Amino acid sequence: MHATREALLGAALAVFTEHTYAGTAVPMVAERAGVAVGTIYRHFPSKQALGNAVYQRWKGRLLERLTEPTGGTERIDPDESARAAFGRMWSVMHAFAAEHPAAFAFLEYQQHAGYLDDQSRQIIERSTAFAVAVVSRGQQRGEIRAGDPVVLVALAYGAFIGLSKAAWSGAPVGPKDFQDAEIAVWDLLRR
Amino acid sequence: MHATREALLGAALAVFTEHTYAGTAVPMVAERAGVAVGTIYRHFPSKQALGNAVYQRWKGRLLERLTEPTGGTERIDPDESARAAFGRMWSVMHAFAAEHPAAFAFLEYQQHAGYLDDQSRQIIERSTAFAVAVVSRGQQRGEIRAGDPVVLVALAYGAFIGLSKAAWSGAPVGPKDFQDAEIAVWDLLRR
Amino acid sequence: MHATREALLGAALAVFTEHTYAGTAVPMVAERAGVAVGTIYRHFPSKQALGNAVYQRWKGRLLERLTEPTGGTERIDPDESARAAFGRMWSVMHAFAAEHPAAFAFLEYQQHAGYLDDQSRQIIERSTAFAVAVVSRGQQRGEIRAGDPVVLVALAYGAFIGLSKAAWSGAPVGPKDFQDAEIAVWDLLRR
Amino acid sequence: MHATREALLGAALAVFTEHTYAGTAVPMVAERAGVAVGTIYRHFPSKQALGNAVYQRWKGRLLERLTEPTGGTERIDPDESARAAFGRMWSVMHAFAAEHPAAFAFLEYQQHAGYLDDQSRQIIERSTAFAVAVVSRGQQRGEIRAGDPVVLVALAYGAFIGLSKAAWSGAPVGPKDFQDAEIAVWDLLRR
DNA sequence: AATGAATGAGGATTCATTCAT
DNA sequence: CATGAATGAATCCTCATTCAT
Repeated sequence: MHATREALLGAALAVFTEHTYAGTAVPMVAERAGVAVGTIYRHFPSKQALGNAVYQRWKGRLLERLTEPTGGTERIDPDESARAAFGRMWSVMHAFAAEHPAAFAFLEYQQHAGYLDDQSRQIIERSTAFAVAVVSRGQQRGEIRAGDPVVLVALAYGAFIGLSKAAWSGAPVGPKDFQDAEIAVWDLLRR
Repeated sequence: MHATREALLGAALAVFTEHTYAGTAVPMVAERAGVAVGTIYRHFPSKQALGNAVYQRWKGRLLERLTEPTGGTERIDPDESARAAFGRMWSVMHAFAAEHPAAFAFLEYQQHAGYLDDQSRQIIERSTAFAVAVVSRGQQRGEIRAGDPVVLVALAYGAFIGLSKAAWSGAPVGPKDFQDAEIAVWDLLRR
Repeated sequence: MHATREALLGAALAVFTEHTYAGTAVPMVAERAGVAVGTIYRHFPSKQALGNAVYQRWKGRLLERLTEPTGGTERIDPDESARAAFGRMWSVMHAFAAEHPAAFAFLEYQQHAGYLDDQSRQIIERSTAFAVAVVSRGQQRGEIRAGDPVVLVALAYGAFIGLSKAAWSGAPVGPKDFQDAEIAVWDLLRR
Repeated sequence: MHATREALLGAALAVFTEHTYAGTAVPMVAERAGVAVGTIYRHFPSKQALGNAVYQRWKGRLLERLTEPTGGTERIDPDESARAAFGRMWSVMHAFAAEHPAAFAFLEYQQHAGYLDDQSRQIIERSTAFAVAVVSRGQQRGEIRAGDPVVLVALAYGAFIGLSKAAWSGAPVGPKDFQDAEIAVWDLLRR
């Protein structure tokens, strides 16, 4: 239902990814979605709201998938080893980035500070918090090296973004490379 | 005057970093630089030219510093171990990001595809090529793990960006963290 | 709406006539038409396009009326005497200039070289070609004096413009004067 | 003397002729003259003043040459036949337009209403008045046809402008054509 | 006198948003 | 719900003019 809304969110993601939020004009979204400009404003009160809707949809989905196996409550499975947790998260990230490359590009290769609202920022915080919790737990288990978990998350997540961006930019990066990378990044994390 | 051009480049960096290239209006740059709008156009033919000037200045300086010890010819010292080369590059990156945080943020946390010209793109290519060459050589020396060097560079550079971005976003990341991170990232790279 | 387009073409003619194409700012047209500036750009892609639309509309209408009696195909009635053809054309010109003085002033008292497009130039060529053909035929019939028909057309059309311009400038020139002038200009043309 | 002033008047004529007064930017004049923009303002207080200086120079010179033989007082030689007077004026016009085609184009193919000052307008009036006086006298002598002399002047001067414009636009119009035209235009004027 | 950098109002054009249909 | 014409503020850029050198 709300096929128009869906079309709009899809079109917006596409043009935001290509031109940046600030760099896209509302008529560009309308044209891409095949609707009139005015129609956008029946579904979203403003360009900013549309931007946040797109951001929340995808950042939220990514978070969901990352936290899914533990029931979506964003709690960590206490029995899972850090190695397994990392492997699972890496797979989820890879699957997400492979299935929705534009969405991942939009989320992670751009700067959103200028227009995100509280709700969007909350999802970011929850995402970081989850990753930090996983790393902390891994440290408690003695599987992950010592140090500020925020730093380790930043490094590991940054490494994943770096690889995805290279793939997105046209570098010949295949699934095998992502597997190898997983091992390398685990070496970055592990004790 | 030359001083005006400097002031403009400085102001443009500040405003572009904060608001994105597409998100900054030319008058914002003028105001920040303390000059009239028209003055900008005596020094740069267009907003796009100004954007490229800023980009080239900083990406170029970073490249220079990365390649400096070998004489600025962007050639690799054949006697240097991969470990040492990596350590030196990490230090340069860290020093650069610490001395010019806004410049690094502008360069690496944003998407520039929409307005960069050939010259700017060339600097990007040379930067990547240099890093790839360093990694390749490390692999030949048996110091760095096997795999596509492009992938390893993407991971390692991505990790550095991730950490810097965390620091820039306000996370309490100190010099010690960068040192620890250097070791962790070397573990990502090393055989 | 279509009415807005008409209002714009009317306002543009008025302002262009008074201030010259280059001398009129787009907001002047908007104000004269009673619409917002942005509205102009929903109907014409640029000031230049608006200028050409105005030019083509009026130069085209004049050409139409000049060539009308022979069916709009811009062909010359082979049975009409040159004297009659000239008289008819003079009347048409006079009627046109009397009914649309601003349009004639815009068309003929100004220089348009800087902004006219191919289509506009084509109408000019067709107008000249038609007049030249009429004169040539008159020469073949032995009614019009020898000499380059282009020259004769330039002289006769120039004379008409001169008279109209005088009238437009406020000189007390009435219909009787145009009738007398017709006879005088025929004396310029006739054998 | 005042070589710069001369260069400026020459450059201004050239660009005004090509682009129209309203269509030329002051820097274009400076560049054409090979001086800095600021220099213009040491010689002319404003663009408008420059425009009027150019206009007055050339319209004034044309008037001078037209009235010259009678001593520059713009009085008519009472002994000269109208035919001779017309022939002389036609020659002067032709010589002027041939020697200074750009000047004639600037003066007569454009609309100047928007920026001319009183002094410029005065020269126009004197030019018209002189031509009207010549025609009036020709009518008194019974050499020129009856009718408002203003109308006859408008027709004859218009015819000359028409022919010059054709030549200026690239039509192959030679001195012979101007001679033939003189005869034709005299047929327009003569009783 | 000459320069040309600087100015900021004004020019053409685009944009986010509204609203009558 | 959808439309797309209309709006006018805001955008990028240019212009006539000034002034320190």
